[in-house]
Amino acid sequence: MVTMQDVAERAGVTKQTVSNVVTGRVAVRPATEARVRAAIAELGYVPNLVARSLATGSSRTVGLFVPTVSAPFYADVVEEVEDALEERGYRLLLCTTRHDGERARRHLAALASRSVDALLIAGDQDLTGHLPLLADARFPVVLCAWEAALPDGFPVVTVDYEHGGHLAGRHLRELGHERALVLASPAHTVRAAGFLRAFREDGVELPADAVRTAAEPTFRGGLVAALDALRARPDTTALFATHDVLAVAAVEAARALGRTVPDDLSVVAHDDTPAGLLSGTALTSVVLPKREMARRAVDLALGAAAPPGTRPQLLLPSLVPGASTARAAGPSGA
Amino acid sequence: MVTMQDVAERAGVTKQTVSNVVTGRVAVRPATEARVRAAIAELGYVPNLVARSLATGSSRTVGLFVPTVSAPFYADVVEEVEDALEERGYRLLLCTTRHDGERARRHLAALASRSVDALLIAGDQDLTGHLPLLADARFPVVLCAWEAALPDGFPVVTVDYEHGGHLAGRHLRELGHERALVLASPAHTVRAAGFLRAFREDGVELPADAVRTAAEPTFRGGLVAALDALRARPDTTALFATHDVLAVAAVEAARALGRTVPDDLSVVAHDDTPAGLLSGTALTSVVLPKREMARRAVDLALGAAAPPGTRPQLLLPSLVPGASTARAAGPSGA
DNA sequence: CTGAAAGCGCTTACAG
DNA sequence: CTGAAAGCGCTTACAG
Repeated sequence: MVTMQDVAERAGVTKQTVSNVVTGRVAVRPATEARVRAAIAELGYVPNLVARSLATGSSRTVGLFVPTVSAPFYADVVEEVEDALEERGYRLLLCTTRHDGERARRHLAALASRSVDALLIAGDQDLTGHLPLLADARFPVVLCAWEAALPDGFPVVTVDYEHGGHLAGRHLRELGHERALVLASPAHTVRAAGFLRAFREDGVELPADAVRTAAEPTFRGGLVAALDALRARPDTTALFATHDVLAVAAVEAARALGRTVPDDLSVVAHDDTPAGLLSGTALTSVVLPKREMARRAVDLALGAAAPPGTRPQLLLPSLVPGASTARAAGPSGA
Repeated sequence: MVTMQDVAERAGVTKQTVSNVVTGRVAVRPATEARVRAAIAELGYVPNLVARSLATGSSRTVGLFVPTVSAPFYADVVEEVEDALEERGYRLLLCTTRHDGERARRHLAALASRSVDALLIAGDQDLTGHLPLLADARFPVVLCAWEAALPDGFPVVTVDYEHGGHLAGRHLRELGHERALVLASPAHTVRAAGFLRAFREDGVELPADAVRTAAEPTFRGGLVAALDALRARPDTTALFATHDVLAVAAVEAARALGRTVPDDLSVVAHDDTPAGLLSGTALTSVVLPKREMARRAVDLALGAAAPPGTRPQLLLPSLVPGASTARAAGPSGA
């Protein structure tokens, strides 16, 4: 492997001068610089980042924890984070936790050796118990896409999930719906609460069992829960699915019961990534600002942003209308 | 930050001895080891991997290129590779190319600095043109999930895609199907060829236009192509989709045309990851040994496996029967 | 089994 | 603007 020393000898200077040319930190006389650059090209020199890391203390690498990469939401988050990092000249060390706290802990230990300049953690399910371990990490830790209780002591940039649910509820209220269901994942209580609030603010108090929790956040789990719910309350005209997969399941359930979306049932999805990909109808959906979230989290982690403070950054989701919602048919009770 | 030197002073030994304890490379007297371990615990020492990398020349990190992480197939590949790496104590540096050769080239340059012990490249679309750049990489490069022409000079562990197509064809032939279509992605010519061969071997020559290429490998692209194909050849009784999303689209197209799967149309998918996730019916599918592929690729890359040789390793896919295929109705032409 | 020395390839002040 | 020196934190032979 050709080193800085080799280049220096070739160019008739000190390796120090080569360093100055490569880093651009100190100005070098044009003639010297030209000689150095020529030598670099001739020798095919490429700097050793490991050596640089040891000297500077920065590896230009950032770790990212996500529960999985198989869920469309997290797949998008990973790519957004990667983009944000690349723009800043950083590389991405990916760790999936697979909803396994122990696995997360192991990953953490592996990163503890300062081989990373910062750590981003997306999704709250698995790490919450291990957060104290992060307190004495030797690099900044930033949390994002955090729906559960926001922990103290860490910078957080996440989405106002309550607001997202509220948007879904308001949309359906504006279309005149009164009998609505929420098809929820166990972890999505905040979104569901926002939805209920929209109805309540409007004078419509949905019954406690309007929120149906799928046993598991899969298509099958959603299908079972949706069939169940729609059979138990056949007069339901609208449904809010807190998760993309659940929304697809809800549409399928309606279909299986002979109902048409949106004519007989309006469906609002939450961050409906695969809808455009895997379903015929574009779903009306709450959309999360994933790119913005990734960018802010990266800026925060790399110290390019304003000092953390303790206040979490809450980004606002928006509602994107699709073909899965329509005005409620006829007056209530008809 | 506490260093090996700090531990050494605390334990009353040389940092050399601490190193011996930490790496376990050289035996240390039990009493000494105990003192060292105690000092490590008291000080909370954790070795600096960057320094170790510089000294040893190994960063215990492997790069992985995939086109995207949003496609279920590659999401699975990423997680399988991550698992294989973790078992061997390596970390994963993820680079998505997004079907962009230029982006791939930039990533490559960023890794050229020996900060990685090996590079795995999954998926062939984007890198093919830049493969020569890899020839003088200073780390082993292993290709996997490579369907296009296998390049010389690189170890490859991939799947016998032709065999996968053949399995799909044989399955449908055994069910008595004679009029079949292939719904293909542009890049999936090998799978399609295997399918045609199965019919041909059986004396059934499918017409040239039996292979319909979707304009884009998305749900919408598949839907358009499938509707088109099924309208043009209404007597079709079976369909092989070379891509998971296309299979879901084909089912949807059949439905839209008033046909039932599998009664009026048998559908075989290829590596149907999201079927269980996002569709009601479990699709009959060619399944790829992703885990095995990941493991072999990692072993090869890390030199834990037999020397590369030039012969590509071809793993065999299998056919997993689901609910989307059935015996062809009546005699041919009925 | 333990210690003194050199080295991995770079950067960072600090003189000239 | 350029060069000599020290140091980043570890490992690797090599003596004792």
